[in-house]
Amino acid sequence: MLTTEDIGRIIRFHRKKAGLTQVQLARLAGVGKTVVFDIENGKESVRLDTLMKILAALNIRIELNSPLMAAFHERDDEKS
Amino acid sequence: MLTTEDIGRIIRFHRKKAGLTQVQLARLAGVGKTVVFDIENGKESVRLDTLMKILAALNIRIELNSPLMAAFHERDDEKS
DNA sequence: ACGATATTACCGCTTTAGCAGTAATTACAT
DNA sequence: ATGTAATTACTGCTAAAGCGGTAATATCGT
Repeated sequence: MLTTEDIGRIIRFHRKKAGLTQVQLARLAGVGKTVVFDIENGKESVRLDTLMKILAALNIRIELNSPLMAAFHERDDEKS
Repeated sequence: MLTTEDIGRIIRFHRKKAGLTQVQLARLAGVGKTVVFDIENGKESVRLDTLMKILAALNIRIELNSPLMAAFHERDDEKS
């Protein structure tokens, strides 16, 4: 299971690889510096849109997975 | 890119497959019924922990992916 | 069509996330 | 060791997330 601490570590890793400080990343993502710090430290009660802005700024994509996801995507195919 | 609307659709699909109503899922996940409705309808400003409780209740796992994730996991290996 | 169940909408209320500003602490160069 | 930049910590404030309760729609089986 992916925890918020894992998410924080992943974001910090990507930020450093990108050569950004927390403040720079915050500006880039359009969020406050406080929440960048919070997320990197595994805060659970952050807002989803805030997290997604940061992930997008670092080119990290979210994926959901389960045994039912195949069936879900087949359902998408019907629409096309 | 995975949007919050996608997340909502995925959750609704899993909930129905599990034979649960929104209220039942809410109780199961330990959250309010309102937020289950909100998330299924793509609300962006939900809290991450709330979303994760619902995902856990439905056995859906979150994954983050990027070109740098391989390098990140190699870093984990050093610890073991 | 009817009744039962589920979903959606709206309501106050309480809690708190996010913010900028600032200060303190830590890390990292030279 | 000293100075510079980065991280962490704290604060007061505003906006809003989440909550249960209730009511209005919508959905579905029979």
